[in-house]
Amino acid sequence: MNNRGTNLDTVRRYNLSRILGLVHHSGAVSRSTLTRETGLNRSTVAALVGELAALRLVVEVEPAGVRGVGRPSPIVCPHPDCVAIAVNPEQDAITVGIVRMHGQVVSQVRHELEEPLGVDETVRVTAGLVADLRAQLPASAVIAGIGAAVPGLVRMRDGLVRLAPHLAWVDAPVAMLLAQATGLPCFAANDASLGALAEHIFGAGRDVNDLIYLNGGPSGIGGGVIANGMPLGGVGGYAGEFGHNLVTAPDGPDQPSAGGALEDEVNRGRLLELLGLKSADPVELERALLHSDDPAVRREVSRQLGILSIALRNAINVLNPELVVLGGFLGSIHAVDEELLEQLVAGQTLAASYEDVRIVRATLGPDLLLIGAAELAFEPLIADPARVAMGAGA
Amino acid sequence: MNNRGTNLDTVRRYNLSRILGLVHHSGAVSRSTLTRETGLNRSTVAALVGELAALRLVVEVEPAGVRGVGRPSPIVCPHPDCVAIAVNPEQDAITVGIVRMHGQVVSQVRHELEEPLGVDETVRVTAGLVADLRAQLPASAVIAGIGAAVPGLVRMRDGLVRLAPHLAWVDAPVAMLLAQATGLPCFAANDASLGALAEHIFGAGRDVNDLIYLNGGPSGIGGGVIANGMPLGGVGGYAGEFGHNLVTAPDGPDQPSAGGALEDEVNRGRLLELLGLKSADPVELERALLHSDDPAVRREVSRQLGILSIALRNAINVLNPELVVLGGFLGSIHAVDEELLEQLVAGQTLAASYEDVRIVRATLGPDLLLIGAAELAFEPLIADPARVAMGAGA
DNA sequence: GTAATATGTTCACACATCCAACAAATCATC
DNA sequence: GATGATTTGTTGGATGTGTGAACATATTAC
Repeated sequence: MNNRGTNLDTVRRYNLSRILGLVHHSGAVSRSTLTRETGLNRSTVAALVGELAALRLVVEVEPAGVRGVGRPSPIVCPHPDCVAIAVNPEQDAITVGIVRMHGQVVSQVRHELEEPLGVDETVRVTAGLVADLRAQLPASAVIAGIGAAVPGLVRMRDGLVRLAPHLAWVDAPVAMLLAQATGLPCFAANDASLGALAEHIFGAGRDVNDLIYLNGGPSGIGGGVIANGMPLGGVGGYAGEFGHNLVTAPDGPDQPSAGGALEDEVNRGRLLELLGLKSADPVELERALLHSDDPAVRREVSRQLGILSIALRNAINVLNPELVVLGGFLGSIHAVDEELLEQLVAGQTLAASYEDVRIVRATLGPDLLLIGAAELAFEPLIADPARVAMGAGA
Repeated sequence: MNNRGTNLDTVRRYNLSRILGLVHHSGAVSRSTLTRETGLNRSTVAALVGELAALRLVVEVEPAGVRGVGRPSPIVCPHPDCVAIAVNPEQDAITVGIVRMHGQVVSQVRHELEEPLGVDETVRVTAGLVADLRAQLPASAVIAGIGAAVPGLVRMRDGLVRLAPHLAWVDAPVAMLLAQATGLPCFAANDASLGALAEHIFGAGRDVNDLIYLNGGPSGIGGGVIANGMPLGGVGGYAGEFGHNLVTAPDGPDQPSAGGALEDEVNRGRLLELLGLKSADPVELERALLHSDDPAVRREVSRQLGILSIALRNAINVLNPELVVLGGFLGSIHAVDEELLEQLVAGQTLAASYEDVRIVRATLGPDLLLIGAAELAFEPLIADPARVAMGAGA
């Protein structure tokens, strides 16, 4: 039944979870800090940390730097052999990585593709890559599981990909197939939702409980929402599809109104075209944008920021976030003219909602999706360390 | 410190909370059902219910109806003397009510106004009404506190009304002033957000963890969101302001695109005008709408449903709710042509998001806001029955 | 009536956290 | 460089929670 936090056993599990969660979040915490943060007794923390160490989830190391009077407290770190495997199938490549707790990507392989693969082929290739990576791990390693960041609508409950247009997948049970192929617990979710989660835990949105993440990728605009400190998935887990929202700039002197989906109006292709670029490299695009003095380019950037501000207006009114995190080329066009977007948003949102919100760009860089995907696998482990680690070990 | 669910004391408090929460939600539960639902032991439930009864929060009554073999289990009900006071200041009246747990409005007074009052006057009048109502209560009554549903942007943290245009309030500390005037703990929130909460707990959204509530009132469109089974407030608590979203119908043969805020386009005034009505009575409006065969009225209803469908499209894409609840005149125009809205939304949202969502009208009727406001006061009591009830009693 | 069933009641028990006392390791001071 | 102050680790007993088995009780089924 649903006995959560009811009996003594559950208390212990919950406390284990809290401590492992703090270690995961901080990367390295002294036992005395854990005592302070959890409010638990010194002796209790010692026992719990001992149990986590016995499960090979954390290690205690001698305090290195000197930090004040009193007996030095041992530093608790994620166990280097406790990892998750992150998978990111894309149009042009499959990336698989090994990720430690605290979002540390230890190693990764990128398997380039001529053309997007079907689900079965993708699973076959991925399973091979996973096997290669597992061979590098010590036999005693604890593998929390596999998390997949998929560019499409993913039913989080069971990791069924309902629709991934750029992979041409429909109702593809990736999580189930991956689990069969590897024997590991598998989870899948939308890539942008996982980006939001990663930025929330380790990136620009640390300690922010209400944020919107918007990512501009080659194939469109994806997004994710963190509300009340938790990922907002919705019933199916499809939440965060900002790209398909209908937005229209209000009529202006030189900007006639035109309605369309956000990702049709705010679009990387239009920028590349005006810049005369063929490459899809995000770094190159940003450099070109920042250095261009072509008025047509500036005008297009302003137009796109204008449309984006409408989408943000609506999202901010509804969600009242503390932070908007922009990733991909949205971060780039924001960087071209930071003040413009601020002003546009300020002019449209309710004063009370606006005064709390900051707009920043994503900070996690290229590892973002692997970190987010790994989070999927770590989440159940952290929620109940003792139960999961028992079944997981290698 | 943040010791939540860590030690033994917290376990008991949490279990008390769960049981009181179930009683609040169900209205009347047998002890054996509580045992099943909580997963706790019979003896534990007996002890916990006994403690709640001693705090005068619940009463145990003899099982009336016969329900099967075995020894009958006592029925646990909310204590009739445990109440919250709900306040709803509006443009034309101040309503104050006494509400029991399980959303039972016991009594209410409506104080009509010539013109909207300022904050201080409102608090003075309200305090008087509260005093009158308290006089009707037995001396032993437990008053959880006062909850206020305010038509405006309310900072939930401290119950500061940032902006209530129709009351002409700016930065009005209602909760604080009411607390001073009555000596009771006071809370305030946006009216539509509380409507969403009430519909979630007791109305159309029972057992639905992800829903959107949209209310069409005389002064505009308000809304609220429940996500992950919790009210989505955002940082400040201003979330749910769907009314100010910019929406545009896509260009169509007979419907040229026009951008505007949702509440300007979908508007009760336009309907009243076409119907030739002056009254603002919701029941009368609905009857007129349903019986009118004026093509201009039908056209306007269709137009408003079209615009509403855009707003819903965007909201559904972002929030992937299980349910959309329509209150006020939005429920009325929906009732005129249920299929149209369904079709429009179906045509615009992603298939995966659409298949989970149902659109229904609100079910709680006129008591909605009082029930929602009372919830504000009950919430802390239910979260920690022992602590709050000790300090609250009269 | 008697058996079966489900639940209330009682009390010994298990066990997670707390607490107090002591030990250990660092810093500050003379 | 020794001493005291401070902080934290360690240990073993105290506290109080939920559990579970045995018994009592009230209803239904036959």
